[in-house]
Amino acid sequence: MEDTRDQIRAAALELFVRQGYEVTSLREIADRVGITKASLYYHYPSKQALLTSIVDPLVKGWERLGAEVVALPQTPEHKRFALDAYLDMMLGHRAIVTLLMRDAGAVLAVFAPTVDNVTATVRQVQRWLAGPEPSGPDRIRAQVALDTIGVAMSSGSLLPEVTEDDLRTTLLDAACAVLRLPPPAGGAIGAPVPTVPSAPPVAPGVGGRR
Amino acid sequence: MEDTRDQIRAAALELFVRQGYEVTSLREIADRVGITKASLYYHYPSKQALLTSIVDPLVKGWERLGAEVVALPQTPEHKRFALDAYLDMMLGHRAIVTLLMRDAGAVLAVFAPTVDNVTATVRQVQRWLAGPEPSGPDRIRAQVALDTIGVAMSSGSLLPEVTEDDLRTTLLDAACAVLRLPPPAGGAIGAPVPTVPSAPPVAPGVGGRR
DNA sequence: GTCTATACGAGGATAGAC
DNA sequence: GTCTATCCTCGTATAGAC
Repeated sequence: MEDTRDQIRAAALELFVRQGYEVTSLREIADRVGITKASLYYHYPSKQALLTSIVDPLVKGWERLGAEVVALPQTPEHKRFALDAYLDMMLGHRAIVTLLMRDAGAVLAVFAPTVDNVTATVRQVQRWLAGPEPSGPDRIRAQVALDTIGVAMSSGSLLPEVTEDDLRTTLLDAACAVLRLPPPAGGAIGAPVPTVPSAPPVAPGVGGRR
Repeated sequence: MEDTRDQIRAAALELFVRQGYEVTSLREIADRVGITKASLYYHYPSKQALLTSIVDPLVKGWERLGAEVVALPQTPEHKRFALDAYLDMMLGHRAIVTLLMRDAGAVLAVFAPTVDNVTATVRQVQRWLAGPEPSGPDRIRAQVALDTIGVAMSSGSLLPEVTEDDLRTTLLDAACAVLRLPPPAGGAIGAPVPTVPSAPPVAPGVGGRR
C-alpha cells in the first residue's frame, strides 16, 4: 500500500501552498496525516526530497513540452498551439504552480542542481517563440507571453467568479496579443498542428481549496 | 547618524533577495554590516519589523498610485498613462519587487494585517482598468496587464543584454496589447494626462547585483 | 550604540524498540 | 511502518556590562 506516501505528499502540498515551504514544519505535515515526524522520514529522506517529489511532475512536464515545442516550425499557428499546450499543462498542475509562485526562492534552491537544465529549456522556448534573429523587444515579448500564462493563474484570489473556460481562452489570447500573433485564420488550414499530443495525462493536482 | 539603520536595511534587502527571507539569519545580516546580532535588535525590534521597513515603500507607493489612478476617467489614454506610472514605480523599486516575487509568501505573511488593504487597492485598480460593467474576460485582461509589468521585471536573469529602455517600452506595449487599448493617437490630444505626478521620487533601491 | 553571554524554543534529523 | 526518545543546530530575543 503506497497510500501513506501519497497522503504525505498531498498534505504537504496543501500546507506548503497555504503557508509556505519554509514555515511549514514536518510535524505539522505528520500531524495532518496522523503519523509522527519520525515515520515521515521512513517515506522521505528529507524535507527537500519531499518538496522535490511534489514539484517534479511540473518540471518533467515542462521539460518534455519544451523539447517537443522547439522542434516545431516557427509559424504563428504553431506558436499559438505551443502556448495553448503550455497553458494546458500549467492548469493541470495548478496547485504546484501556485506553490512555485509563492515560494519561488525555496523551490529554486532545492532544484539548484537541476535548475540549469530548466532554465536552459525555458530559454530555448523563449527563443523559439521570439523567432529567428530576435530583437531585444522580441525576446521580451516572448518572455512576457510565457509569464502571462503562469502568473495570471495564481491570481485566482483576485479573480473569483471567473470560469475556467474564460480563463483559458482569455489567457491564450492575451499571450498571443503580446506576441503580436495574427488571429487564428478562420477557416481550416489543412492541419496546422501536427503530431504533438495536446498535453500529457497530467495529474489532477490537489487543486481544490480556492 | 542614522547610518547604521540604513546599512542594515540595505544589507538585509540584498541578502533577502539573494537567499530568501526565511533562510537569511540575523547573524548574517549583522556580520555583513560589521555589528553583532544583538546590536541589530537595537535598531529593529524583530526580523519582521526589518522586512516591513524594507517593503513598506513599495506598499505605500502602490497604495498612493492606486488611489490617484482610480480617480481618473477610464479613457484609453489614461489607462495607458496609469500602466506607465505603475511600471515606473515598479522599476523604481526593482530590488523590492524582486524580493516580493521570490518570497511572496513570507512577505504576505508579514503584511497579513495590512494585506487586505493592499488587496483592496489592487482590486480597485483592476476594476478601473477593466472598465465599467466588465465581463469576466475583461477582468482577466486587466489583471494580466498588471501582472505583465510586475513579473517580467523579475525575469532579468532570463533577459540579459536587454536595455532598460527596451524593457520599459516593450512592457508597456505588451500590457496595452493585452488590454486591447488602441495605439496612442499620433498627434497631441490637448493634454491627455492631467495632474497626476508621473511617479513618486522613489528610492533607487539597492538594484545592483544582477 | 555596541558588545558578550545566555535563555529559550523549534525544527530537522537519527537511533532503536515494537 | 510506526512509535518514543533524543541529538544537534540554529534562530529569535533579552539582560546587562562597556
